[in-house]
Amino acid sequence: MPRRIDNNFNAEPTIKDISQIYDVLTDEEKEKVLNNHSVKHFKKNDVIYQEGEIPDSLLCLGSGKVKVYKVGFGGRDQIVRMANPTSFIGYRAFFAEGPHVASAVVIEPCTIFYIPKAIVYELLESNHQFSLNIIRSLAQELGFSRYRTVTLTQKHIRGRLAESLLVLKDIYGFEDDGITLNVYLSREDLANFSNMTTSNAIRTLSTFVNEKVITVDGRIIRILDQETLEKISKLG
Amino acid sequence: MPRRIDNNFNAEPTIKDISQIYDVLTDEEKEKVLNNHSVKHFKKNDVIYQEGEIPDSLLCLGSGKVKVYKVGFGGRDQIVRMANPTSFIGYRAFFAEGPHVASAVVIEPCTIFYIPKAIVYELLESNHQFSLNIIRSLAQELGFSRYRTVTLTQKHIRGRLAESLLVLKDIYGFEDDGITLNVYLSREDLANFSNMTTSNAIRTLSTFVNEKVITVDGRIIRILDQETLEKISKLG
DNA sequence: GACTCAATATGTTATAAAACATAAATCTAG
DNA sequence: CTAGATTTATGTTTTATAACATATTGAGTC
Repeated sequence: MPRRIDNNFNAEPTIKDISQIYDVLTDEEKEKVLNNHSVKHFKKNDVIYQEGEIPDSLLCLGSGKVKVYKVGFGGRDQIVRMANPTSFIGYRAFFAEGPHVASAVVIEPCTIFYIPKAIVYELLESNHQFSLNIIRSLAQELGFSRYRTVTLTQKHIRGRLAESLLVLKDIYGFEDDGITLNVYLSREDLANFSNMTTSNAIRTLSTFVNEKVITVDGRIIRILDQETLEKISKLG
Repeated sequence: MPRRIDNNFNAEPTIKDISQIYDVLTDEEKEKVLNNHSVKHFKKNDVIYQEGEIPDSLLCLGSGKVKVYKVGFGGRDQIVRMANPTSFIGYRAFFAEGPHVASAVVIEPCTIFYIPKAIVYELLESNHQFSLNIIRSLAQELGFSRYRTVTLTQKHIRGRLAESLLVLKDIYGFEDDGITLNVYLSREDLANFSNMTTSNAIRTLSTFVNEKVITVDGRIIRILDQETLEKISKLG
C-alpha cells in the first residue's frame, strides 16, 4: 500500500523554485515571467501532453513526478524519461519547434508552470545564461538517451532492470530511511522503463528479492544491497 | 570496390560553409571566427576523438563522413550517429561540459574546423541566434535518439536493418543515379548501426537482395524498392 | 461484504537472434 | 605473386526472452 510521498508537501511550489530559469534572470525578466505564466495542477494518471501535439508553452515541473513515454510497435510502450522537480517537461519538442513525439503522464500529483512561447523566446534573446542552461540540459539529456540506447539494447534482463532501479534512485532518491526508493511504479511501468515484458519485470524483481538485493512490498521497493545491484547492472 | 565519392570533391570547404554557425554571425563575429579557428584533415579510420576525452573546441565537419559510436558490453559497439557535412561533431559533450561518452572515427576523408571554446562562448553570449541554432540541433538530435532507442529495442532484425538503410539514405542521400546509397559501410558498421551481429546483418542483407528490395555489390548498396523497404521498416 | 476489474505472480512453450563454426572471397604487405 | 589478415558468407546450435496460459491477490465499487 504505497503511501504518497511528496517532496513539496508543506510548501506549494512557485515558479521561483524553478532555479534553472529563475535564478539567472534579471529583476526585470523575473517580473515578466511572474506576470506571464500560469499554473496547472494534475492528478495521478492525468495526461499532460500527447504525442503529436504542438507545444505553445514551456512547461516546468514544480512538484510531482511524470513519466514520458513513446508508444512502440507491438503495443509495448517505452518510457524514455522519468521527470522530477524542478525540471522542464516536453521542452525537447518546444525547442525543436516540432510536435511532441512522446506523451507525458502523471505518476504523482503535479504542479506545472506554463511560460508562453513568446516570453521564452524573449528571454532567450535577452539572457544568454538562460540559453546556456537550456543548451546544457539538452546536451546532458542527449548523453543519457544515447547511454540508455546502448544499455537497453545490449544488457540482459537482469542488467536492464538493475540499471533502471539505480537510475530511479538517482532521479528520485531514497526516503528518509535511506533505502526505500522514493517512487512507486507499477510493474508495467517498471517493465516499460527497462525494455521488457511485465511478466519478466515481475519475475526478475522476484529473483532480486530471493537474492536479498532488494525487498518488495507492493510498489514499495527497498534497495538492500546497492553494491550487488550495481554489479548486476554492470555485468549486463 | 567502392569508389570514393566526395560531396566536396571540387571545392575544398572553408568554415564559411558551416552555415549553421557562419550564416547568423555579424561581420565582426565572422572576422573573429575566421581569425580564430584551425583546420585539420583526417583520413579513413582516423580517430577524431575518443570516449573520455575532454573537448576544448567546437568541431565542424566541413567535408567527409564520420561515425560516432559507443563501446558496448559484449564488445559490440553501437553507432549512435552518422555525421554528414556540414554539421557539428562531438558538440554534445562540448556543450554538456563533460567528457566525450562516445568515439568519432572517419568513414570518408574529412576536413574539420576547430573553434576554441572561449570563442564559442563569446559567440553564444553575443549572438542569440547562434544559441538558438545549437538549441534546435540538440533538441532535434535528442528526438532522433529517443526514436532510435525505441526502434532498436522493439523492431525485429529486418525492420531494424531496413530502417538503418533508410536513415542512411536520409543522411547521405543517393548518388546521381538516384538509387545508390552515397555511403559505403562495412557489414560490421551496418550491424553496429542497427543493433545486431555482423552475421545477421550479412544474412538479412542477402534476404533483401533475394527479395529484390536492394542490390549489393561489395559495400555499394542500391535501393531498388524503397516502398517495400519502408514497409519492412514499419512492420518492425 | 460480495463483486468486478486490474495488477501481480508463476509455470510452459515458442521463437528470434546470438553464439559458434567454418569456408570463401577480398584485401594488404612483403 | 604469394601468404596472411580481414571481410563476407552461410550453416548449425544454443539461449534469452517474448508469448501464452492461468492463478492469485488486491483495490475500488455498489
